[in-house]
Amino acid sequence: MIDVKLIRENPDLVRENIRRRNDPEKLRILEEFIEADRQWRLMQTELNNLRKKRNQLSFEIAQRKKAGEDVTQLLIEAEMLQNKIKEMEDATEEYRRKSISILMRIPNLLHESVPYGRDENDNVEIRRWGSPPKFDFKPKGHLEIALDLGLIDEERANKVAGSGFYYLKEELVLLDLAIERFAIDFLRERGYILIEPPFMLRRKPYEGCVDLADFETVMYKVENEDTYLIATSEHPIAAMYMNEVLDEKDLPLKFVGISTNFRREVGTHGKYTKGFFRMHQFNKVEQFVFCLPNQSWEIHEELQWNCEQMYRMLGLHHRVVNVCTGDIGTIAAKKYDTEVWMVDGKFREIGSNSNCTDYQARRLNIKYREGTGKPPKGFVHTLNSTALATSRTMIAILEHYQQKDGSVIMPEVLRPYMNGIERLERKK
RNA sequence: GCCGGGGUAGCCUAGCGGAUAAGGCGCAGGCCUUGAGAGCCUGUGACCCGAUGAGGGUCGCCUGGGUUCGAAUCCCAGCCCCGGCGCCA
Repeated sequence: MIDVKLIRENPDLVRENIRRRNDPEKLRILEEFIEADRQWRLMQTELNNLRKKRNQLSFEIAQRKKAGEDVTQLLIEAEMLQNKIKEMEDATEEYRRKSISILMRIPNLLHESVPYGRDENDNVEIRRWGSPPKFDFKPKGHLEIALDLGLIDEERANKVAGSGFYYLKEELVLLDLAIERFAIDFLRERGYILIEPPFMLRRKPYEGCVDLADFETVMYKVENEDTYLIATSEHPIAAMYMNEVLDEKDLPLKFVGISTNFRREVGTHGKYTKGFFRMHQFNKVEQFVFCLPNQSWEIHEELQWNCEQMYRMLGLHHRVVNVCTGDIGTIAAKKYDTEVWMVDGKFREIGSNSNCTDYQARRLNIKYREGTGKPPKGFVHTLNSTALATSRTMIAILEHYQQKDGSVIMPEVLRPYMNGIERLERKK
């Protein structure tokens, strides 16, 4: 969430920033909040005054009782006052809840370098690497390739788990693991701390991590328990330091997280859903950073450069876009999407990299201090970025490296992680 | 899952129905000192009103309910931590 004080003290600045998102609904939410907040503060002041009276009265009752005086009249008065306070408390609490729930829906402030635009078509390409692979045959899509190689079983997965699931087999499983190991080693060499988080989270920490609308469309809830399957390791890693104050000397804290991710993918009709592109379950290596406010923009570029280097090492034709104001999500101040070339000639998102500034940290209440024993100075900044999502990376590898005979050559950097396998071939 | 013990400010600890949560450590400021240290003094959670002032007020003792004129303190439910028993890959 964004800083309430900023809205109170400088509403025009916030208004102007949100206007750039091309979303009148968000502006309306802001105005709604300003009014609810004004109302709440009035009620809060009145409530405080009533409570003050109660405290005075209580003190008086205690004094008179001690002195052995009759307090009947005062008790009647106190009861009436108490009823009034109860009413006022309920009303104030209702307003507080209301204004917080509105506040949570106000998006993060956008960085000035975010390009203005309406939707994904207005995202601005800032880099492109490589060139489309050339084939002297009609290239196949990844799903067909994997089926022909006998390395997946789609039908049986659908039978037992529904659509959006696959049994991966043999070398394809090794490839999945190899991609993870490659990314892990790459990032550990650069000082990132490897972490495997819990794959489930309670609702409270989860609310700190995501846009509330996501709960319905992406999260799987565990029945009869207050837990949700994680949609990405970003979430448990972000929540790890909930309600804590980090020491400045420990920052930046850089993590490489691995997890399986679970997504319901409700309402994705019309989106590209072929094969491994949009599954209910997939593995991903993630970069996550907690840092000081003045470090986050530099680190945002570092995270981006990390994944671009990996795609180069894998030899995958890709481009990077600066996601425009109309397409960026609620919590990011700036976002890069990396898009990889796919066999139908289109670039599709393979990973994204967001600087959430203090938006996520404020919700999760993660602060920093300047030294031991010193009071909290402010909220940390958080960044999350895909390192490699194995499913989409496998799509790209299968499609880039397919051969006329149906086999697929493995990128050299992955071979050490695959027992030296150089090529995926159909077995007899 | 069952039986004990516990959860108080950045940390450690007291209070266990009568306002303002005691003390220590750490941290910040001041006095003293050529400087540092020691010693002494003051401050050290969130929120609201107020002018980003002076000042005033409310809340805060794991979370949520309840009892009471009044709850850190009593009652109920839940979460977490530490022991012991059971079950288990």
